Amino acid sequence: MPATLKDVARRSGFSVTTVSRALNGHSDVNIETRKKIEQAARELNYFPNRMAQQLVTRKTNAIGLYSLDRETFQNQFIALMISGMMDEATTHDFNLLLFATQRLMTAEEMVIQCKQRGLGGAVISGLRTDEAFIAELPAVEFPIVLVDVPVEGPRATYVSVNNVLGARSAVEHLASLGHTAIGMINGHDAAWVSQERLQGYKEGLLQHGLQIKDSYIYTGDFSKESGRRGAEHLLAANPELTAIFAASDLMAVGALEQLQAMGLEVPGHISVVGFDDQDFANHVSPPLTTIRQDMYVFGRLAARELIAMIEDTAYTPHHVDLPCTLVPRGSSGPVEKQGGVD
Amino acid sequence: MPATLKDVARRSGFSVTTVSRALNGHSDVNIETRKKIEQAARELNYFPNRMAQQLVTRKTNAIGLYSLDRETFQNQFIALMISGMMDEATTHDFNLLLFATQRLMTAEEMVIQCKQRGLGGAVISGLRTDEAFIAELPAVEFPIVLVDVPVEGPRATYVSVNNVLGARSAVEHLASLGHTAIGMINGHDAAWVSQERLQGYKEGLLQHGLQIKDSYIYTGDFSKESGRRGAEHLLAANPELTAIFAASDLMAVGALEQLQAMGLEVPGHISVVGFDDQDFANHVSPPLTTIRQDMYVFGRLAARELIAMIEDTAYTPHHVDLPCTLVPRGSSGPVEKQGGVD
DNA sequence: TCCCGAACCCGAAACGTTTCGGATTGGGGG
DNA sequence: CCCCCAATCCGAAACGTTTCGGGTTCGGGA
Repeated sequence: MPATLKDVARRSGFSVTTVSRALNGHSDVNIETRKKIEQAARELNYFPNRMAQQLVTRKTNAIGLYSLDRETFQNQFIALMISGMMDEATTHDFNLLLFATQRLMTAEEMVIQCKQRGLGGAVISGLRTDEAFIAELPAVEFPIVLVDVPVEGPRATYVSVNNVLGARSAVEHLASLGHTAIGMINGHDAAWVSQERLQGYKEGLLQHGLQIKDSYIYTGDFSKESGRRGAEHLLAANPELTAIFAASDLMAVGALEQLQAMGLEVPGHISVVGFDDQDFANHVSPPLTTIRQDMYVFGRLAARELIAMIEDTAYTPHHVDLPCTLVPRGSSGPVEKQGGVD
Repeated sequence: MPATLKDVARRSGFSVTTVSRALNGHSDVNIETRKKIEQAARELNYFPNRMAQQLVTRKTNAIGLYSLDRETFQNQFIALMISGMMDEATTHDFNLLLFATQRLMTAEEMVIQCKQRGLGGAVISGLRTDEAFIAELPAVEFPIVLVDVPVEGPRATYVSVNNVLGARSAVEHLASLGHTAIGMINGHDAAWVSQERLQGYKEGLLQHGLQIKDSYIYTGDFSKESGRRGAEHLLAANPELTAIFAASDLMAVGALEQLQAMGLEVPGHISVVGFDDQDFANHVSPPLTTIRQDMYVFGRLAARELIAMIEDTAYTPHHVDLPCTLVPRGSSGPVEKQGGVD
């Protein structure tokens, strides 16, 4: 139905070859000829057929996003990241395809599937650090960008915010408010970010001359419920705590609710800091002090690295630590003497 | 690099034609032959090249999602919808492409772009009812599904929840709790859902013999800030109000905050009901009573209709009203005598 | 013995591009 | 007048499939 090169050739009176060369801006075509051809193309509403193009030039102009974890897919997070990826893809005239898989098979199988679908590379999100799959990745000859999993190879890299720094600045924030007994509710171990945030927490404490106590650390699973349990547990074991840093906003909100249910005032009796800055962080009461990661630029960066690898086979991928910043809101405040709060 | 049909032919000793027919399950190939060919294909790790396939069979196996409004893209909403679309696409072996555009040009132009990219149809979200674009849509010969914009044609339909019913059940809920002075904070007029929800609100009132007062209706723009202003405005003009129905959770939360800032207790003095059931609805305090729309099945349905249109040229698209259900939570309660609340 | 159909297989064309390797002009220098 | 080069243009092959229109073989009925 749509017009083809042949149609344009017929209408303009030149050969298919010349039309192709004219429309692609090659030099060996007369300026007059080019104009006529462009005119004809416009009249016929001609657009090149991408399938045919890709078939002959073995270049692909599409990237894919594999989302393995449907839980995290449902938060606003991934939407922002997709948003960034879309914009970056658009500026490079790339398409963005989305895939949902529960598990990734072998790396080779995945690469074949990608190639078959015409992808030049893929971003993978939601991978757990305990997947065997990860080990195969660095060797793979197919451009891959991971989200929050540290893998690097000639055709593979990853994007992440600097979780260590982020967690550290959360602790610093609390310490600078006078807190000395700061607990942490962490995410599950299978997430790389958990390890990083824990490390940041520890570094923050050390930096302020505070001691690291195992009993101050509770391992949850990023869920609200685990945040609730974490707060309960931490306070039962350490009634002296005046601050809690949670490795996700969802856990922080769980903690918030639990603390308030226990009759504690936030931030009067105890301060809470989250991580992520999801939209609800600003809607809870008190609004959550948290570490903000900009998922939009995150997505843009992931797509940018991927496309660079695809377009330039010699490109050496590059890991960039995105900054994340503290957003002070109502849930954190200076230490006060017990009970003395309005 | 990947194996082609020719490779499989060479290895198995049959012709390209036979290999193709064998792999595609045609009947006129010997069972032994088929087995050998399948074996060879497996050994070579053969996967058909989608580009070539699509080039010759003019069938496409991809659908697209155009997102026009980046604001709404950023909520958890669209992520759930995409999630549903992905699953539906996957079960039909379709790809899902994402596009971001600020504005859609003419319908014809859009169709050409879609075809050029190999799409068989598109879902369009974030369209405003005042776009001229909409008028062209029913006539278009390309499968299209709209989100929350009522357009129907031989190759076009739309998905939506039953906003009238949803709004009505919100009002019924409040009325059954004894409320008789119920205000509404609506979204902006350019959204079709605003009109529908307003109508549902009115129907709900009438059904319970309550009067419709213009001063009880405030038109916002779906933002939290407009919810805040709406609450302030409504109560200033109508101090007798004991309940507010907001046409989005975000506005409901804005209203909630404003009411609390004004010293009113929710639900003690005044009840609030939202619409959407975004994730933060459950995290605010009190948790928001709201009308839940299941965006996952929403997405699935959109994709299902679209794919049906693509695969069966004779298929007459179908608009289905998805149900939406009231989720009673803490922000709504029975009317009480003024001031008598703990 | 001959013919016919079933079962199985294959060659070649087609889809819409890009690109390699020329072919055709016209003009200038020797 | 001949040669060569620059400027333009074009034919045909190739990319990896599917499918149309056959072709061959074999067995059985007439």
